[in-house]
Amino acid sequence: MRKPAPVSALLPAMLRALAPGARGVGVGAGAGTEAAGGAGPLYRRAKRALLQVIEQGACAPGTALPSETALAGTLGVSIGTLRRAVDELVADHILVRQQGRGTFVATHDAERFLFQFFHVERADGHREAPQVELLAFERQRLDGDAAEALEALRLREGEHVFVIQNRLSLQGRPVVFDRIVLPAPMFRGLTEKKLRERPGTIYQLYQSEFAITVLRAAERARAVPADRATARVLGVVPGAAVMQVRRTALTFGDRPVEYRVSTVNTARHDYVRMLSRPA
Amino acid sequence: MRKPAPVSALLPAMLRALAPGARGVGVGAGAGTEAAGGAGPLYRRAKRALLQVIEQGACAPGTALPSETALAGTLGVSIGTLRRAVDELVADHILVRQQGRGTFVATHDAERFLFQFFHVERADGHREAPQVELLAFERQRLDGDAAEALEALRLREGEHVFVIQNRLSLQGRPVVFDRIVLPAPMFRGLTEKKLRERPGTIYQLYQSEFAITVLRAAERARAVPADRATARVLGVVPGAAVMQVRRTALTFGDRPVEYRVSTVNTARHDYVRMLSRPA
DNA sequence: AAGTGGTCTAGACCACCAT
DNA sequence: TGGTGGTCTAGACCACTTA
Repeated sequence: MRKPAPVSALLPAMLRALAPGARGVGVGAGAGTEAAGGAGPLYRRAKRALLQVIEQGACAPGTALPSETALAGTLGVSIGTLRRAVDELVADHILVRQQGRGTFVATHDAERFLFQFFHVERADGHREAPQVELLAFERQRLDGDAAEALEALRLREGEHVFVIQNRLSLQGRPVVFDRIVLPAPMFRGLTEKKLRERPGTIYQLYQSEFAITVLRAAERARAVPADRATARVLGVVPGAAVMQVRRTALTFGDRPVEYRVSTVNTARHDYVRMLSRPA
Repeated sequence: MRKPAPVSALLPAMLRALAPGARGVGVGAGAGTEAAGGAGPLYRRAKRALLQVIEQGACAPGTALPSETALAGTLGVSIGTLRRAVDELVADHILVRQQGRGTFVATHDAERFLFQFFHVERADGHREAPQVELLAFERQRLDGDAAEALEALRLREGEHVFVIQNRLSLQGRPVVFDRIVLPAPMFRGLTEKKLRERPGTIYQLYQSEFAITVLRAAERARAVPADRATARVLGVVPGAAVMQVRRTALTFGDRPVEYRVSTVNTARHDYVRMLSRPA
């Protein structure tokens, strides 16, 4: 299903440099309590080392990591400890394990997009990938009006952003109107053409073109009457009750990378979330 | 912070009865592949054994479990394996570990209620425990009109349910109108008096009075115009855009225990969720 | 058959909490 | 001081994938 993918040759060297304490530090009688080298338990330091390598793009999404035995050796920790570090990265959706094949840096396939983040379902539970239509794309300066975007992206007034407007349809009916704000410096070289021609989801585009991985998001939702512009895009009467979801997407270190306002026509569809994890 | 809490004396015996395979079965050369006794890895069988004991109420919420060493001995597995089983139960919010004190069956404190499930925040991010007002309480038969509740609770038409209506206010302003449907047989003995006099959240009441633990919930949200009744309760004009959240709460084995329709006035407040877990 | 992740064990030591 | 959970190790074997 998935290409084996090559292993970066410099990765071991980078890891060795990040190794938690030049061998045998934090093990048994660690220096004092925890004021010594890094901080916290060994498996967490190992996790941080791996994270840094991944963040810095030393291994692109989809790439296979070295085997657990090799990683443990390079980092100077036991297999059990290394596995615990990887366990957490898997729980964070940053790595993916496949028995017999290896451990891979997670990618933004359509599945993940639909399930990890918000999704819109038909009232009867039917789920489907939306058809996307680019309505507008421009580069502009953030003005005071967009106070929300400004704060969410931690930008100052006047900084350059890309603004994208999309319409998402399910079974030919418009359901979601997305207005997306991206900090221009992080997405240098983004063009309308690239947006139109992207093969997968927009988060895959962020990842493949700009090495930006969206890890998590915070959302605030409210019900509002549709304004004229929204009503036109969604094909509802002005003033109709629609759902407005404001999302800030975050990458490594909780740095904000995208601010998005989604307006959803919930006449035939629901906005769905499962709380807490399944058994 | 928390009382030590006694340990049920019969617990070890119950566990021994559930022990995954009468000692030394699934270890090295297990009988065949997995068609033998239980199913799946040993730590999962250990987890199931613990779960059954907890479900059956052998140890009430807040109770301390026997020590990990003792549990491992009783179940006939190594400490590492036992710990892995407990790890998962902790991740599921069913157990809580406290270093130096012990492992406890989780309770529904106010914290958990506010954070694990939905929450409503003021637009500026301020969070606060709501003031609850009981508007109605009755026992009735489910009729065909309530098709949603019927399906969610997997009941047949004509079965008895309790219907509760609550109004939640923040800083004196009504914000949420809850209509709650409970299967009467599961909540035998529920009275208006108990509802009014409960000290904590309603989920704490379920737990303390009826031994029902809500583990997770599925939600579907939409924007709707407020009907007259809702408008009156929330103090908005009829037809105003409000958010309607339909939630099914589940307990062990994904058995539905509550169906709830929350209508939220999102004029001053947002409905908030963090997606994916924090770093 | 060789390599990878997945499970299980057994034991040592640490950090924390109660007494 | 003694008990609890938390971390770490080292090695054995299993299940799966690929060639």
